[in-house]
Amino acid sequence: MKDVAASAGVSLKTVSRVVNGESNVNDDLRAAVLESIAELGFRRNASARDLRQGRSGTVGLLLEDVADPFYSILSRAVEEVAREHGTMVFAGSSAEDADRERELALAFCERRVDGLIVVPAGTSHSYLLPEMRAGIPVVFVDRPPGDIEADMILTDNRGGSRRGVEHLLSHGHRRIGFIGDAPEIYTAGERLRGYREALESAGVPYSDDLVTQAPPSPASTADALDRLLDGPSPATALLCGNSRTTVSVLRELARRSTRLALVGFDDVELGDLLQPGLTVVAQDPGAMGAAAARLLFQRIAGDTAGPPQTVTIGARLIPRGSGELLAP
Amino acid sequence: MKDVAASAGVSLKTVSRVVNGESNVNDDLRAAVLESIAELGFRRNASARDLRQGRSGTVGLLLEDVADPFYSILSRAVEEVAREHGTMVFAGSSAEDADRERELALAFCERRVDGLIVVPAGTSHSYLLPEMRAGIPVVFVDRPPGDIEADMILTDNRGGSRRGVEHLLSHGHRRIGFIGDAPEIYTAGERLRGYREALESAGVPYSDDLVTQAPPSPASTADALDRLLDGPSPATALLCGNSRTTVSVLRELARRSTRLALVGFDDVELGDLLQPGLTVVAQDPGAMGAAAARLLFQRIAGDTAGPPQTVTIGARLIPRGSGELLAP
DNA sequence: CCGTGGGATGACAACGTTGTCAACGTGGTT
DNA sequence: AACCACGTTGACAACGTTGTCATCCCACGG
Repeated sequence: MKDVAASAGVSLKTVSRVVNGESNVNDDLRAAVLESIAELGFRRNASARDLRQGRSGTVGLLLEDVADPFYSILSRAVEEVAREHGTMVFAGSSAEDADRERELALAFCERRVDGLIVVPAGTSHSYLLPEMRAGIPVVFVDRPPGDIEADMILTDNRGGSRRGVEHLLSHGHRRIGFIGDAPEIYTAGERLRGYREALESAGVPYSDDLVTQAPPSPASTADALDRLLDGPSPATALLCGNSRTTVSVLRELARRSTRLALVGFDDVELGDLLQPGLTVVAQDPGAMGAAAARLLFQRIAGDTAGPPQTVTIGARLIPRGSGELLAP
Repeated sequence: MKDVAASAGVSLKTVSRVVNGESNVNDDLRAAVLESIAELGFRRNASARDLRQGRSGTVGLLLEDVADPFYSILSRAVEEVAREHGTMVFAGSSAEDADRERELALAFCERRVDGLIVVPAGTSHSYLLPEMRAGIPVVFVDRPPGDIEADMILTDNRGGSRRGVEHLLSHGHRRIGFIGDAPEIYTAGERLRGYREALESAGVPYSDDLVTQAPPSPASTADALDRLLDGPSPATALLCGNSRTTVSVLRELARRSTRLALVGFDDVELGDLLQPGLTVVAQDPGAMGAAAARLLFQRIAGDTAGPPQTVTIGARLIPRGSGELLAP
């Protein structure tokens, strides 16, 4: 910038004004400055600007895994909203590891992000309190934070799960299994709760025998299916608590050439092309990302008065065939 | 940092040394400084550090769409390599729009990223020349840049396509269709070339009637299928030039309840669960991202002597059923 | 005893930008 | 003619950090 000023024969400050599009600059000078800028290939240094202004035009996005379709769609939605605000996005994958989450979050803070969107991996987030007090707004998505109060964007997991089970009940099923993630995970708990509620409302007794709670893996899913199907009175329908489990179940069912009424939680690409089509309770990751980003920018803009907000986004049942198989 | 220094009764510089883990600091002082840091909740300001050091510990990643599985896997691979180098990743989606690509790339440069990984959307990239001369290394992925020479990581599109067609030929097919993306797109051209080569090598005449080149959309794909299947001597097999087309074709075939030997370019989640399983020529986006990031960090580390490199990554044929249907 | 070397510590400048404020010139008003 | 208002321009400091260099102290060897 110094060089541009010298080349255009004006002061540093005038170049700064031109670069920032301020209006009160003589047209001739502006033209001269712009010419020098083009000639020298000048580009403003954002570090210096950030340092001076105290904000960075940057937000941090902390996910479990950028490569997971659910999060990558969420991520894109955040990016779009950020773009509207002239802001860039740092994205990082916590890989479901609390230490890594913390490390990334603090690295983002060190970069003085204007705000943080976090899909919590760990169970404690009080480490963010100093940063929040220092003025970095944080919005949590998908799961509530561990031990602090903050803005959240959640899916209506309980309602969605309940709707899925009601759907199966309405097709005559009474022995409905549930295979969900480990009970520590918030969404897994909520989905199980929805499952129980639906059964209770229908007067169908709940049975532990029909429920598995474990981190999803092909092996554990196969075991769970064994338990569900190989007993004296096997399950006739199944609600899968997440998409990884759904996929494992589909593979396992294909291997056994067994049919089972099936509703998956989370949509899956090509679900409509399977035979039968896969009925799912679909979350809306795009809506979640957009809502999180909107709330975050609202906070960044200074709307920090109110108490923490919780926004709940509905989950939609999409019937495609597998959930409509009738009970024998 | 000033506050920490005051609180610990040492100079600014000593705090800086402690924060940066330099060894030549008295243990007592170090302890005092660390205590003050914890007490005050101090966090180093990366903007100031970047400004002073002239590097940012940041790279920019410019993709077509973060939400696309191909790119999101690539993105995650880049993130992992960057992490090994203590570097954060800015990711941006160009949405296949050259202006937006340019805008994002220059915004990254303004942030003084240490390097740039670009999946080219536009056809001209000379706008990056000043930045590259200014010392920002750039690696292109998936497609070559428009009008400059630079490092590239490419898939062996031609070879992969060729292998796919050879696979269909070996199952007795002679009327093999090809539906690919618009010919301006580099990968589309290469894949068509591979298709032609395979036919030529087998002595099967090439016919324009069997080839469609257009941006993928359900409508254009349906049209293309009409042309392929409704003539006097219909195609018995098909190579799809990209996954969006593959999915459209699958939907269309399901609607018509037609069977056709099918090989798709690019893997598709759940391809193994379809009936028949979907045979594909799979790229390896993870390997591409990792290779791009490795090359980039090599350049960042100063290995800037040699000429631009091109790394080609193989594409693997994965038979799952749809490509093994025999010709009638 | 002095001199020398080396490790610890701090003072200071510099990175590139922008906010503040003062200076300047112009044109209009009293 | 004197004055004021206002728009344009520039000098300068400051943002928070780190590299450079000087200083200080201690231990050790001559």
